[in-house]
Amino acid sequence: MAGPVQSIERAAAILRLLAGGPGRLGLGEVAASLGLAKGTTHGILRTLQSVDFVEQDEATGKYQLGAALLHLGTSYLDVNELRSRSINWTDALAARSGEAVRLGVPLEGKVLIVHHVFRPDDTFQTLDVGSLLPLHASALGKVLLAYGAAPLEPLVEGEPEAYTRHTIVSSQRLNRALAETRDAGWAAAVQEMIMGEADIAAPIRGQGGLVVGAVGVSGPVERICDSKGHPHTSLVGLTRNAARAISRDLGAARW
Amino acid sequence: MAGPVQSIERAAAILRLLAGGPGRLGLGEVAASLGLAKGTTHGILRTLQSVDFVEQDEATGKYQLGAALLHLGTSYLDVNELRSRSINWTDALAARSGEAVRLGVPLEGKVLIVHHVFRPDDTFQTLDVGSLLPLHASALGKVLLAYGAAPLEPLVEGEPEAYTRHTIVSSQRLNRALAETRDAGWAAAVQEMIMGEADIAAPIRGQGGLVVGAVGVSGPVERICDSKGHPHTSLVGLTRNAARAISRDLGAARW
DNA sequence: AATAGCGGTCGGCATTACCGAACGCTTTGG
DNA sequence: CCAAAGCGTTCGGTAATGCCGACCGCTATT
Repeated sequence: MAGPVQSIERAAAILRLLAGGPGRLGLGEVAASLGLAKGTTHGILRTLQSVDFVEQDEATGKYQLGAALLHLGTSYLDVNELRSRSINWTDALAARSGEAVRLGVPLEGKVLIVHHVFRPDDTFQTLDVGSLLPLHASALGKVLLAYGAAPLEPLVEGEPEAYTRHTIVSSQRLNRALAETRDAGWAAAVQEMIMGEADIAAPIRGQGGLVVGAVGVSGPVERICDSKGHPHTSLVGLTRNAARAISRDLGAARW
Repeated sequence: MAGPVQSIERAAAILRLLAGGPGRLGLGEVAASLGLAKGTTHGILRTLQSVDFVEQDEATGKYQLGAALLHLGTSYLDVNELRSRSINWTDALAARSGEAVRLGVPLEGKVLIVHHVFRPDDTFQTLDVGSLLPLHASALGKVLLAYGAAPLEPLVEGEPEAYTRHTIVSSQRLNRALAETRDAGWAAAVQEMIMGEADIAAPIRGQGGLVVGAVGVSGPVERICDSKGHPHTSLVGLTRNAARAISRDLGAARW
């Protein structure tokens, strides 16, 4: 097994860094963050600039992500089989549940939203496609963790971030929640990431039965949960049915 | 001027190839398309896979774009100053004109849509953000060409593609259209890309007065144009005003 | 059952990209 | 107003780096 190409790894690290940071970064900051020499970093950035993966602000000389990435990102959506197969089912789930539907896959210790159907009523909503959710504070993430689609280790080693007072931060409680998820076949997160918001999710399996993603509904806690703070069983049923339908479409015969 | 990093250039070429093709590509096809040895191509692909820029289909071994690109693409939108400064103006333009509004920047001999406001009525529309339009068959593209924001040479050398019978394919007629655009300060494309569709666009200038993008309205030809096939002057006025407002926001003092 | 085509691997060579110091330039502080 | 620190950028030497092409095992064809 030959080694990976370092310059590409470094280029990818730079792009991730630019995506993670708030906005533009200077050459020095990039070099320092990755522990590289300024000259090396400059060469990589110049190359990335020549292929439109990064842009440089004329005035300040700082670097930011480039336009070519936007086209690559939407091209990814076009070829993503999980997304294309699920569109019919997610539309139906949104219509029947009356809630927003989101589809997530694991990426770099987070949940990447690859599809988002707005809640049928016409309230203002922002498109979540392309955003990253935390694994431990979302129903989508818990499902991916529970079924091994996303690695658990990084979370139990470093203390996970507490977004609200309901966020699960102890690895003991997290493990219990994941066991319950495996037991029940679905997960919920009630005000664990944003106060007032809740979501329910169920696993999607591909060929061979491996969990490759998760689908779920999300919305204000008073719509998702009953008076005791438990998710409505009807929403849970609709979500699980949608997840099973998508799995079947993907070729997961029984499950 | 030191040379750019070849492995990164090649990696970018592979990603562009995967984005351009219909879907998955095999290792051999990629290697042949780029004129590289299979071993070299495999090394790059393996590296891109390790950073989630490409994924490999377990069953067939073919490669496709990876999930990380989606997040990078949306992160680009978040930091794009042209887009963020124009949002208020494009919303207003859509509301006043009653038509869909799109914002484009040049990318690789095409127009990349970086923002899209749906037509206010609730007809079904697909989000164009991230798509590429041809320079010579869209109003957005003609504006970018006319003001030097996109290079003209590749188009006049190779015969441009004819999408409909109204598409401008002769470089003579294209040059005349661009001269008229510069003269008038706006451009239109009526059924030049898709029969029944038309759009109007005007240039957006950044600091220093250079054209950095274009904004325009688009829709069915019977809504955009009058009975003689000319764009409604009211829509032209609204579009040019919006473009001027965005330019001012970007720091283009007078123009 | 034979074979052509696929993705993947491995070793040797030389090209490759890395590093660190030096250069203008702008911006900050005195 | 000048000094000086910080920025992005350039440049040459070096050895480590990734490239190449032949080889392997497998699948799917004929």
